[in-house]
Amino acid sequence: MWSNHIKYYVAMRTHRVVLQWIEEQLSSGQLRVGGRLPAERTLAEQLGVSRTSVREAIRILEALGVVRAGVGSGPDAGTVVISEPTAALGSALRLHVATSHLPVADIVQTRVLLESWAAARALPDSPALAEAASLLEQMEGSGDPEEFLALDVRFHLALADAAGNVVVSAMMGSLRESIQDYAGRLTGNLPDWAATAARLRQEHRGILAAITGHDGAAAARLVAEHIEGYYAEAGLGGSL
Amino acid sequence: MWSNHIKYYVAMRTHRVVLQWIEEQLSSGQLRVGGRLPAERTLAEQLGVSRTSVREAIRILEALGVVRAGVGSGPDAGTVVISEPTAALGSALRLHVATSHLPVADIVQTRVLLESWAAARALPDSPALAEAASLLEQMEGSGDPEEFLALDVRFHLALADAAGNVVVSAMMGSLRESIQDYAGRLTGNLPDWAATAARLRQEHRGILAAITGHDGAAAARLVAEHIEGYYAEAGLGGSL
DNA sequence: CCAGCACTGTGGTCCAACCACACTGTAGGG
DNA sequence: CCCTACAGTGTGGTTGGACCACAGTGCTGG
Repeated sequence: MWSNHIKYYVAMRTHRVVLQWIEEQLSSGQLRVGGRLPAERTLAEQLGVSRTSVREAIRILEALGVVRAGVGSGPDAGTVVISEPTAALGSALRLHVATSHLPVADIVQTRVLLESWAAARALPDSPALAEAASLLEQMEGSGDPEEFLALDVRFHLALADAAGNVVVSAMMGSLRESIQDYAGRLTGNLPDWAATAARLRQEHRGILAAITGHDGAAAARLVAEHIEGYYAEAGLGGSL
Repeated sequence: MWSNHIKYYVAMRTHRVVLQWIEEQLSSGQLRVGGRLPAERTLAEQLGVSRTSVREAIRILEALGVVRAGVGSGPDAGTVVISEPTAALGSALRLHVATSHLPVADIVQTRVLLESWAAARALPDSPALAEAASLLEQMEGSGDPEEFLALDVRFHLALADAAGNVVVSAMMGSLRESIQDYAGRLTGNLPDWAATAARLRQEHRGILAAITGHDGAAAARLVAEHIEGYYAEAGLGGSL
């Protein structure tokens, strides 16, 4: 056991020490969202490691959406604790898609799963639905595919938020983000963008109506058809 | 637009250059899982950045489960491309749980959602189910809570794998990993571990039987009850 | 024949210095 | 008296160089 104990420390790369310290500060509540980490140089001295190692740890936390580093002085400066799981999960998924080890079809399928659930569980009086309705109006006058898709993303995220499960919302957002480029390229496959956009708008209204009408089952079905229909039309078809 | 163009490059921290280069190599297929990155010093020279920046990028990719760095020589040395999304998502979720921005109740609820779906969709002739059955046998003779829980994790992961959606499997695993410590602490709340373990074993057998008996709906229901029942008994109760 | 050792190339760590940035306080002119 | 301009200070960002531990490779001497 002694050797294990030693090995435990020996095997731990230096930046892990920093990560562990910060995670413990977070768990114990000494460090909260909005709080600031000690300055890199200070932290390095406190933990008895080099600034390089501190920076590597901070880079990791930044990639995981846990902190944000800002130069200069003032309120936006320094390394401050944030909480943006979506960005972290999104870039991780995107990279793994790039390695061809996460099929796009599986991502779409998972998205259907999460969104159907969210639609079925959405609270009809959630403020997120008001935002969704507002986004629908903006989409009415949007002819540019890029702008339309951006609004579409926010609409679907609003629906997910209406279910009140932040984990589902975060995963939904990250799935969407990871295939955003992919979805954008798909618009080129569409024979008639204006017609497709019109159909999507109509389906959006139907989904929202089902939710506000307390018909969760119908909302879930409509969402699933909505997503699968789009990808089928745009060319992912066979692999669904 | 000129200023935007400039700003684009100016605002990009150096390690981002490296990340972008590597991601492009992955997307274009020049770098595949199992392949090796150029040595840090070489890459630094190629991209015209310092080795420090290269290392920061590699640290991020390591945290995201995209690469693994090994010292020394030989096949296990160097920085090699892997694909372990589960580890990445798991640590990200764990950290965000630590910041109290991801409620454990939401994680459990999401886990129920994903596992129910997987149980309903599991292919009865999947090899993963054979492993699940083998794990069940090992759990029969396991009296130690820690060992039991470790096998339990693998059992549930095997069930998820049987559905054939790697994204769902990865998310399942990461959810489980993010609350592993939490679940371990919960065993202390149980009045009678032996009785609980016996019940869990029985429920596991029921779930597996439902899947192999082509009754996906029943399997999904049993899984949901299984998970929710455990957390309810162990003390998360009210928040579910 | 092979045991042992020097060599080589890998990541791991640290240090010292410099830069860009953004706010703060002060000194100077109006 | 105000307010402009500037030096000061503390933050992260980046670099080059140095040294270490590690694990194969290949030579060298017994």
